Amino acid sequence: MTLTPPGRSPKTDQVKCKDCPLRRNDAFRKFTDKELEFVQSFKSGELVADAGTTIFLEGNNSAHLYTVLSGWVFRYKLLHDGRRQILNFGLPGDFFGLQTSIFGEMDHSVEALTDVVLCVFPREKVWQLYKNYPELGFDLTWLAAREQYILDENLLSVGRRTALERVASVVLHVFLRLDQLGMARGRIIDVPFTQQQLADALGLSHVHTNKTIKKLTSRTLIEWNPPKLKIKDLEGLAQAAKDELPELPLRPFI
Amino acid sequence: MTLTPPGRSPKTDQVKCKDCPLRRNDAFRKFTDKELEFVQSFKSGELVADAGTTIFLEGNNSAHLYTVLSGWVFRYKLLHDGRRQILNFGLPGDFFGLQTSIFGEMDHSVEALTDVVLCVFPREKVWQLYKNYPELGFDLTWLAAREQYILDENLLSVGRRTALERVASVVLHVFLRLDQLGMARGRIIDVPFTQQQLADALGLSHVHTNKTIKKLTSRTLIEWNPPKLKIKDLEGLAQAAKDELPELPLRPFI
DNA sequence: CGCAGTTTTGAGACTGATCAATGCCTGTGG
DNA sequence: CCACAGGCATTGATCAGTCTCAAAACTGCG
Repeated sequence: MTLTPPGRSPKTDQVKCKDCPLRRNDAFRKFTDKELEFVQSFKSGELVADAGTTIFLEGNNSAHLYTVLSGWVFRYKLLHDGRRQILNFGLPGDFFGLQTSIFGEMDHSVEALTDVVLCVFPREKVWQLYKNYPELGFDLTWLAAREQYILDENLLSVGRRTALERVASVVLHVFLRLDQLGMARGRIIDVPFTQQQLADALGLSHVHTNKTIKKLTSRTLIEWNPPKLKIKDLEGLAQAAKDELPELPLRPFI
Repeated sequence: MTLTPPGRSPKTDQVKCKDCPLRRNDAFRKFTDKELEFVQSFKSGELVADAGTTIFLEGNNSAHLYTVLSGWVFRYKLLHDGRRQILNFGLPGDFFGLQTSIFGEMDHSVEALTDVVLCVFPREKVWQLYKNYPELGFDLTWLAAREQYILDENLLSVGRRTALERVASVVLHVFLRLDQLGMARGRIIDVPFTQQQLADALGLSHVHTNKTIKKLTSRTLIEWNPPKLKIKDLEGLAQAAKDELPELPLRPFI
């Protein structure tokens, strides 16, 4: 984990919020200049981390909040004997780390799934945000509600869907999220996770996950040649997932 | 579902926020008079509902936010063929309905588990709350983060715990939440849900849930004579759940 | 007393887990 | 340029936890 990787001088190379490439994405709501200025002052730096790096661990009290600028992270929880449940994946524009600033201690861990760049916000300033920029405070709640929506969906999957439905469901949702970010090339996306990691997100064993992927492939719903994943039949996939195609709303990001 | 049940005149009998019995509970943070005054003006009324009543349904846009004053509710999602996953239980002081005010449409349903009284807040006023009472805006985010914490825990259970661990885990957490509210009499609590409902929260069949409860009973960890549940060995229960006994933090409520 | 909704029990079926190999790809060093 | 190591993916065989089906026993209530 390095703050300034070789070939990247500290500070100078950091993305200015007003120039943030994510802002250009239609998926995000437009900010006023004043808001942008504040977010810029809120941002204390960037964290550049290699794939596999632990961003923070359950039980620790990370003093920061993070927005994913590029790359993927994932949130997870462990049982003492090593069983792992991946709670959600974090993509560009996603926000995490709220619980520390609220409970003083993390109740889950976060790891970089790919090489990532994260915007870092110090938690001491969160209060200023609420006080001086109620719109942004509202956005924070918005993001928390969105995370809740995703967790609700995951809980439904893991609790009540069969293996086939589950795999179809995540693949579908991951595709839709990437598509909204403009990170899909037509029906093709890059999925950086291993089957083991997918299994941990689904509450399945990696062996059975593999066999289930094969089944989806043989039904010509998807084609998966790591890391490329092609959706061959979006509607069929949704049906296999026992899911509808949801509308993704315009969202804020900090 | 009635707004004013027989024997209770409209308005006059409603609980004044400053006299709210929940406020007396040490589990909640103290509010200033000004905050109390705002919350009072925010509150548009009370909803009294019988057990089994649907408070709102997925897909609808309920225009309101709710705080549970007394009784239990539960949030759930359905698959088209009727499979149901209960996402969380709502106890006195718990808050729900945020997603509508944020996404304009509910992505889950809520039902009264027991007879309940709910405080109703109109969503048009949420913005005022953020603008004029940033502390309360922060509290709203706090509550969202707390819900997320519970969902994370549930997802870990449903995804990675065995049936025995799962049952032990919810029983434990429900006990702790009730205890914090002062609703436990020593190690005895009233649990209003049926085994079917518990099963739907755990992602298990009701038959297997029943057999698992028996197993916990035979290990003298609990004693369950609906609706009374006695925790006979709190530490042993936590061990069976592969869980630690968490500290529940002081919390706000709206 | 009888009904309706729960809880409880038993038996058999099946989904998904575990165990164990084998194959495959990529990067590394000789 | 080839050999090898370390991750991953893949496959087959067996096992076990949980589900489904079905029926009986309870409980609270009208």
